[in-house]
Amino acid sequence: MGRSRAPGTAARILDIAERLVQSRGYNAFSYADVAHAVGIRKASLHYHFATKADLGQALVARYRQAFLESLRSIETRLAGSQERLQGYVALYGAVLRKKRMCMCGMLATDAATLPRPMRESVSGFFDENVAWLARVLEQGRKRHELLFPGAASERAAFFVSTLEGAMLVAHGSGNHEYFESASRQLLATVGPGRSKSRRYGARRPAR
Amino acid sequence: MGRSRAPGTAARILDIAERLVQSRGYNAFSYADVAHAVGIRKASLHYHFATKADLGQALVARYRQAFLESLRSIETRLAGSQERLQGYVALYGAVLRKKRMCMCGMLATDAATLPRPMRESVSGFFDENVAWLARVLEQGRKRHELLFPGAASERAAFFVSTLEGAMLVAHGSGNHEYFESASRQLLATVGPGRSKSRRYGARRPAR
DNA sequence: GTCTATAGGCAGATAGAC
DNA sequence: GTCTATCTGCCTATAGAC
Repeated sequence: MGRSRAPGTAARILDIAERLVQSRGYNAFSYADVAHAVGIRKASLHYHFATKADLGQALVARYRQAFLESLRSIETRLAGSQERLQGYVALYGAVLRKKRMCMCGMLATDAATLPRPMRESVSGFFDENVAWLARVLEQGRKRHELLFPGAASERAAFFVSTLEGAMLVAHGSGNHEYFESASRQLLATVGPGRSKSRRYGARRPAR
Repeated sequence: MGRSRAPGTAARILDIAERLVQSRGYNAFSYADVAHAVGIRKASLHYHFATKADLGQALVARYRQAFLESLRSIETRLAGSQERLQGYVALYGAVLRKKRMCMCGMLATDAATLPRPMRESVSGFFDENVAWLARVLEQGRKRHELLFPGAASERAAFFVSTLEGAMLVAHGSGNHEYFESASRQLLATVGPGRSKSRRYGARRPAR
């Protein structure tokens, strides 16, 4: 596979650059920033990633792959449809808690200035997420663990939109309550609920 | 008021810069870009806006004010709660159709690199939107034109999150269907609906 | 693989003439 | 108000020594 040994300089570069992209955006980080944080010189970065565009592509490709692995992990660890959706939402929450945005949400605003392969990877990320969610949603509905009208793929796109947006607003305003609140309401839209009232606002104290 | 005369150079600068920020982001536009589009030299821009931060602040202040005026216009033109919410959604749709993002959604991703006054204006924008929506939602519920559980302010934040996110994903992927679909489903969450099915997927052919 | 040195360009900003 | 000229600094990227 060609992936082994210690932390590996290339991987450390990707880790640092990932953090910078997710917190500042693609156009607001430089090779100088990365080099400083990694502890090598700017020029050495070019040995690992010839151009910034190459680094960017590697970044989003790795992110996409890691996210897919997280989705598989959710299906392995959690059997219930509600739990799987909660796990999905928690993925976003964990990113936000690190004071980061979803990398592809970040790159979505930078789309007009991105090299085409990166733009296509960003689209691919969203579509993959929708596809995974649509499967979970459809299966949940069949099993009567979830209840919602319309196509599962539409509801899946709704999930992605709401979570990306809640993260965006929470990140931009510094008010994470935007995210917590939106997550709860979002999950309530597919709950096999008593239809009205209840369901979110749950929030039992962790004991 | 100090505002009169023809198009005014300052206003033209703001128009150009606004378009650039909404399509490329704060860190991806330069005084050179603006100067070229306006038809004057870079140095002349500094006469109107001493620094890029000054220009940025003016940009978001004006955007915020214009948006508030649009909200007031909706209340003047439309009496029904459903119609007002549809009008609100249409505001976002119109921006997206111009291949732009909401300015404050754009700036939300750039937050970490923004001068503090700009960041605070971005927060203020979101909060203003939530406040306006909460009023419309609460009034609609009282009048039985809308039906939804929980606090109106929570549902208002949910609206903002979903619309910003749908716009973000649609912009980043070039697939506007993300936005159309999310809008329909969002409005359906407050419809005094027959509870299940129906309501979105409406889309009667324009005749 | 990492370094020093440097190229070439663009960024935001200023001085001063007109 | 707008111009030319210029400054300083950072950007991405390359050459070539170690």
